[in-house]
Amino acid sequence: MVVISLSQLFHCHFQEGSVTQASIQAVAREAGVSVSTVSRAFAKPDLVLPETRERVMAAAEKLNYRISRSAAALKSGQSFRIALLLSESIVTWFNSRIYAGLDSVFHPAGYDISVFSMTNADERRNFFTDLPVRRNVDAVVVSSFNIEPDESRKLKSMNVPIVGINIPSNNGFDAGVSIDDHAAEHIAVDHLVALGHHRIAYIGYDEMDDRSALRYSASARLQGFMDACNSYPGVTPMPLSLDHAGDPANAVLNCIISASPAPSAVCLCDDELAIPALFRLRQYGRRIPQDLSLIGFDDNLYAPSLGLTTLHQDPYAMGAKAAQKTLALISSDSKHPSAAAEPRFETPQVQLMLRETTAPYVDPDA
Amino acid sequence: MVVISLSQLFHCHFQEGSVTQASIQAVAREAGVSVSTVSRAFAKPDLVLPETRERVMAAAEKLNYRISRSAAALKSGQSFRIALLLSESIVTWFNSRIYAGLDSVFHPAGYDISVFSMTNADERRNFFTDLPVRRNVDAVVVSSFNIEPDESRKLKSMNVPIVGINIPSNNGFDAGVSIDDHAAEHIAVDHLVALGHHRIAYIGYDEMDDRSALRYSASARLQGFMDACNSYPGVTPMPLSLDHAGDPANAVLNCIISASPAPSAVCLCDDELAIPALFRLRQYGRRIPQDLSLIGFDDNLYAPSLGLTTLHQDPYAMGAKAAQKTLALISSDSKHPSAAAEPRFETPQVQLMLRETTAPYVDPDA
DNA sequence: TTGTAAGCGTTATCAC
DNA sequence: GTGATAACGCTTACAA
Repeated sequence: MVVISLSQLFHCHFQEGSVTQASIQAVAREAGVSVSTVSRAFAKPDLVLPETRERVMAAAEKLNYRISRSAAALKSGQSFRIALLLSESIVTWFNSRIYAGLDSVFHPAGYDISVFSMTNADERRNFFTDLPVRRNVDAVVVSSFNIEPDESRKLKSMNVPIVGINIPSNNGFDAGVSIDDHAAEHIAVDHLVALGHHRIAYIGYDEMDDRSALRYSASARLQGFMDACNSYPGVTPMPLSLDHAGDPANAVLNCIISASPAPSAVCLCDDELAIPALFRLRQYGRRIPQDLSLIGFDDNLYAPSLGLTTLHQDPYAMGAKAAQKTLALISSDSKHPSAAAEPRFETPQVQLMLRETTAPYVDPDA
Repeated sequence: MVVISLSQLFHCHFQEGSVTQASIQAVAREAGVSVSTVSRAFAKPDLVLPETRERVMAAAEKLNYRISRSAAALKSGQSFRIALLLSESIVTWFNSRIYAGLDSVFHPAGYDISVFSMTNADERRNFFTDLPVRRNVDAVVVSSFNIEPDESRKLKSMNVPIVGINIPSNNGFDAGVSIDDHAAEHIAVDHLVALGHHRIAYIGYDEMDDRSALRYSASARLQGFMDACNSYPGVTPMPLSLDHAGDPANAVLNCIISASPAPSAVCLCDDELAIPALFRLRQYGRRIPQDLSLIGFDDNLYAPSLGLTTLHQDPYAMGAKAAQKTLALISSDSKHPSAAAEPRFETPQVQLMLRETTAPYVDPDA
């Protein structure tokens, strides 16, 4: 009678590494070194002899070993997790690119991004009351969020770097990357005035319809538009606003048709609004740019091929830059308190992309 | 001389909880219970007396205590991290919605999503060779990825649930949510044929230009189109393809202009292509739908307000559903091997959205 | 229902 | 440059 014990049966399975996940102990044994050496070989490769490192890596490879991020996180006191605060869903043109830009830097550095999107006042209040991220993230990135002073004070209490993207003020932030919405609209108005336009409309969403939206950008753009128009004698700004609900294309059409006197040029708060507007206006016989000039904001996916004149911003680059600043702050936090990547705050340029939706003013009565 | 010790100096700071992060020990002390009770109060609230729980929660609140996710993860053996494999950037219409749908389920459940987007063959090979997620994720979600048999075998070796979204085959997956691209194009063709069209073009990207793209969806759609046309006697399918490079609007325009005989209807592989096409074709005098019918795919953000007739899919819902299946698999894994949410594989319906870019065929010579 | 105590798999502090 | 060992902050048998 042949007796085979369970451990004998399973021995080969364990050897093959397909069932059990090898720990650092096993790798140390396999490589004939101590666990500390294995740890160093992964975390601080230059502290071990190249030859030793090779042996460790070979053993790790053989056993299909990977460092446990949880254990490393626990011991090192970091969580390797970054909180990203959004005031809208991640599916928007802007937010998805911010995420991708952040991830392009954070992911290779071993950090995960935990997204908190607060789309209404309740979610927002709960977040700042509970502060669920406390002690569980190494930094907070706040994007396009019209954060209030006591909210940013609450974040500060977590003692981790707070980095802002397109935020109203640098106050309460350790670093930031924000475009100048106000100045950007000024560029648009300058262009239209240079073309001879003097009745210029601005169309955005009604600011009051949800309090947590990226209200800052919206109001800064409108304000920039107003200030720019008012800096030119004879130019009449016509601020119009839309309900968030309903078909944006129709809303813009109605808005423009019912404006009196009729504007000869329109700045739209973003391309997401400008594109349906361009479409519908042409469909209803308005020639663009001959009868009406149009300027968008963002330079999104469709703007180039539709020939939309618009203000260009690059949220992917902004996200990447913000992530770099964040990592610099995280590492400086522990060692050299002042070695963070300078400058801490940056303002990327917004560029007017001249395409086919603006043209010189022509007097319709002439 | 007054001597004040450091600990005296800092005492009040620690009390206020603003500098040091309280651990579970401190909460236990504050609440007058053991650490296990504190742990249970958070993780398994129904295992402690309501009264005790209250005391614990009050103490935790007072000390600003939050569970350390790293420590909980280490001890429990889970990582509370999900890998999401993408074959394109997360910024696409489809992927950003998949992410948002997954996150809507994973985030509340305490899981983070770690995105791995493989946009070229190198990245893809490295990922499957290294398998950096091994031992560090609780599940893998694969989205719109034309995964190969030996790749899915490698994933299987990790012993965590593998869930697919819009994948070519359920083989190697524990659960999945995929639309039927083939059947969807059949619906589009049925519609056009019913309108009297018989020279119908399909425009997609050249499949060969990057091997890692979501080739499966692309080829399945084309195949569905071909099969559908061929099922109707007298209907001529005209498969055309585009370079990925250059302005899509111009590419589509050229493609259609140079096709001979001229098609009376066109199916486009997605709305991202259909929208610039619609725009440019109208700009160049082609009346749509009178001269040419157009059908897109996706029903994206702009399709409704542009009046684009298109095939509707809902990636957000697919992501949410996939996440639910994933969580079911994770918890069944440890306990009841068969209690996973049934059915494990689902095929959401794709719906034709009839709008304003298709019309009955009119003989141009009549 | 609650407490005691033994780890989970790393990293860090020492020696050597 | 490398090795022994003590944490890190939780969870979970098991005991009470």
